[in-house]
Amino acid sequence: MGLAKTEIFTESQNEIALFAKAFGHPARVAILQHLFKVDGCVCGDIVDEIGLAQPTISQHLKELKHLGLIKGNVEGTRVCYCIDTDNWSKMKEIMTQFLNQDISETACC
Amino acid sequence: MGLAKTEIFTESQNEIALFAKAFGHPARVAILQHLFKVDGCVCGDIVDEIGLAQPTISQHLKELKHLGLIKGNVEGTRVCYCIDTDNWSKMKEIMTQFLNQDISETACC
DNA sequence: TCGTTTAATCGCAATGTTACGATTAAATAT
DNA sequence: ATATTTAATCGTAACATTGCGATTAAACGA
Repeated sequence: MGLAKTEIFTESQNEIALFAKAFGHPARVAILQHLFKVDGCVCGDIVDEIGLAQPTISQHLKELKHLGLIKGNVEGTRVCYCIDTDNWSKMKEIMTQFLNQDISETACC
Repeated sequence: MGLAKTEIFTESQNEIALFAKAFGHPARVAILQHLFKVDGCVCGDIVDEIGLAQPTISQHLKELKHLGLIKGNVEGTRVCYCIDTDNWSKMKEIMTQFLNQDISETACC
């Protein structure tokens, strides 16, 4: 049918999937890396930085904002975006825990 | 147009996005968690473990295998799956580095 | 050999994602 | 007030993902 059956999975599994989805597009990866690199807030020049049209970038920013990974402040005619460090930390904790699962011995049969 | 413009992003950005995509569905998260939990190889009972139809699980396994995160060994009429620990470690390194970007001070404007 | 078991593949319907031109909205500048 | 700048939203086309019934393929057992 095309829609993920989220109801049969745990809260945690769905949360991991949602965060992962946010990183599942190179444009969003690039936007986040840019926000980190600038080390503060970026006012307006994100469209020039990434090579996509303005509405496209706006859509990606909306998704990241909706997930709480970035914040946007209106500054005159521009909007300044930055990483939401609190939420980023929480997300990092969840994802790191998932990635750090480990195996004692993995001799596949 | 509906297809990601991978050509305008770096190799690294695309790689992060590809791995993240793999975790972008709760079924694949659940499959991986199960393989870790069992701590070895799982022969056949993945479909019973997750609540999805056999062709659907097979498709998810195919994606994970294609990315190199799991291995599958034919064992009679069954197929045994397990985590590919070498590739998992490499992926973990890449994803951890992305998640661990940090900011000195993040007073948003 | 023939049925049984198990997983992969095919085909398709429903839904989601990506991208962007056109437009709108909001703040500023003249 | 009007023009300008900048970002959000709308609408839509192209493509991708998800899910599963039906079928096929491969190995095993009787």
